[in-house]
Amino acid sequence: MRTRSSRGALGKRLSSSDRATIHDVARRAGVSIATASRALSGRRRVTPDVADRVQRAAEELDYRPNTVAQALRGQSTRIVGMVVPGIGDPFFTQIVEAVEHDLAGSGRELLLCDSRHDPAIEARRVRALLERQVDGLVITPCDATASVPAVREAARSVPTVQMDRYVEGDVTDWVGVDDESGVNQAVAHLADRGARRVAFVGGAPAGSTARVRLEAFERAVAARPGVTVAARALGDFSVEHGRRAARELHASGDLPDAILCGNDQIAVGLLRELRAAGVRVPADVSVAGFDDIGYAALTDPPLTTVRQPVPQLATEAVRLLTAPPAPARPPCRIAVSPTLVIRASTSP
Amino acid sequence: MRTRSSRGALGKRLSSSDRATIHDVARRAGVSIATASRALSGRRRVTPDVADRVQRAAEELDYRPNTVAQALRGQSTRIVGMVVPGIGDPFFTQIVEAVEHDLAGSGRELLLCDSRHDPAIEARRVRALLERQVDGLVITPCDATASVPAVREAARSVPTVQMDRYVEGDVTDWVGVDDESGVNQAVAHLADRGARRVAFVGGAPAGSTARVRLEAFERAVAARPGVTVAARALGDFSVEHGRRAARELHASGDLPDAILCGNDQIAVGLLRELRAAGVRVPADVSVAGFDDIGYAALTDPPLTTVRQPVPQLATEAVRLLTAPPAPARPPCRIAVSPTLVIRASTSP
DNA sequence: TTGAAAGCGCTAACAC
DNA sequence: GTGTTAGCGCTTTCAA
Repeated sequence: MRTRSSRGALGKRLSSSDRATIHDVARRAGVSIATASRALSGRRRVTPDVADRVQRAAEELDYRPNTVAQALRGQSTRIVGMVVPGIGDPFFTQIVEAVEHDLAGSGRELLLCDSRHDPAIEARRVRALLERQVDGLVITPCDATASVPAVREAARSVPTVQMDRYVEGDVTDWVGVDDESGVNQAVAHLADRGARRVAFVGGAPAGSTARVRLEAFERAVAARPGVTVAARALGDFSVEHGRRAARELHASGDLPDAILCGNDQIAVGLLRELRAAGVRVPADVSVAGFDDIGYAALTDPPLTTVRQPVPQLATEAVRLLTAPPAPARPPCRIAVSPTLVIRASTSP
Repeated sequence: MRTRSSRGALGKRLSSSDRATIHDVARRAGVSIATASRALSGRRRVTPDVADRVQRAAEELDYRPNTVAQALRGQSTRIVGMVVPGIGDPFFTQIVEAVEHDLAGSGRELLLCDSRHDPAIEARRVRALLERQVDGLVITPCDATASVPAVREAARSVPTVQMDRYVEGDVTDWVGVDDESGVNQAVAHLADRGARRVAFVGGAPAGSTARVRLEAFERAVAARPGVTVAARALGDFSVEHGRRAARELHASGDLPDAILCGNDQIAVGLLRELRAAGVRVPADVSVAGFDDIGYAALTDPPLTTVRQPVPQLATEAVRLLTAPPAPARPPCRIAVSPTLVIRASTSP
């Protein structure tokens, strides 16, 4: 009468959540729990007759393995943790969706955390995930420097891959797009359409993508004779920042020929505000974004943008998480090439 | 030499993920593991001096409790499972974000699953969550009838709350908005603005919200003399469905005065396509949505819509999950009143 | 092939 | 107030 279930067998079942354990299955099948375990897992040969009996007993009792116990015993939870700066950002949403899908395909689950763009919260969430013995961690560190300790700590105890953004130093594997290439394609496109004075509205360079895209922008413009930087507006990767930048640009009375945005959220806000101000896109000014979130095709005019191959990024990340932990293998960086999607916001 | 950590103490530490256990802390502090546990948890009085020593030992060893072991022992994982039809849908994204936030506030984590609008996948995900001994489950069942078994199974073994959609029968608690009220407000508003012929573009009534909103629409129109149903287009809650409906409506050459959409995604697609076809909103036709997702304020024209108080819904859901399991308390239904947000898509 | 038993890391009786 | 000990449910030696 040791287990909760045998209490149930006495007719004193306290609640329906009193589930059958492997003990119950073994008893019912008339074998030891070891044999029951072997039969159920199929990882070891068992007499066919015995296997059948165990199988049937399990079904009759509606047996469900307790994965918590399996995890404690087997040192693997089959849970992967994920920390993103903001679940609500459509780009991160896409990534979360893709990672969850890939994990589900291999019987793993996703423990999702939102750091709310705050390194302190992020550090706490990472710690909580580690205490939960996650098998791996996917993180988009919100700050290139302030997030270093959290990422380091994660990497010390569990396979960790940074996605999209990364922290300073070669701390862990990283998967993302080649921002330089993406920005280059966008600037080349804008220049080809005749833009001479190009503005950049992006994120403040606390996160790596914000910085890298800005720098790539500067280089891309500098590399093109006749093209100059009309303005830079740095804030966060939000719709609101886009709106603000649009108002300022418009108020300055000196619109550039084209505006490249650090991400689509910014571009969406910018487009909205430009329209409200009566500025015509692309006639008066061309606008391009970065990410290709779902809504990019729905703005008016539809947004030209640099598409991130999200499913591929997710697959690479999950693959790295599972990769054989080659002893002291140096961190790798996988930069997938993005493609420019040309829509009406940059062409008549 | 029983624990992995004592292996480490022998200098044979195999990997840095060889974490200190409570045994190590106890040994270092010179107390028993029970005392260490008590000191660390603070749930029982301990001599101040001893408490200090344990605390220090824990810090020095960088001790982290193993929550898997705590869960196995304590019958609580502090993990809540969540299953939604589609992570990518902005409305569900908002809900996930809000639930995650509320859970984090009470030291719990969110195990997120996407059923991809498929009852079979949904059932598998629910089962996986139950095997993981989640403390509770929040689910938006994709189908009012096909999802019944999965929801029932969940409810049998763990506190479960349905959010937004629900299945037939009083199976579990439910939290959502009062769809009837929301649709009524929208129809009243459209009628007030002079609409006589009103169309409905919504979801096929497999999910509960789709059905309820459609029925509420029929009733609301019927209750208003002079107002009639111009058309019904039922599909899924997607942008694409909205686009398709707009094309059909336009091709029919007989536009209604106003269109109420089953959700904002549909409305966004509809607005896009109407604009492409040269139909003016709201001059030629008014359009209203449901949910008030972030982009509703960013469409052109901005979308009038029924706002769901997402943070409140999430808070209620989390509260119900934690509510004392009054024995055989009948399931409750919490229907929060939504508010109509009037924007330019229905008024000049 | 099968069973007995150890033990994953932790908490809570139960003694002292 | 502190230590000893019995498990939580499972998998995997190690013997038989």
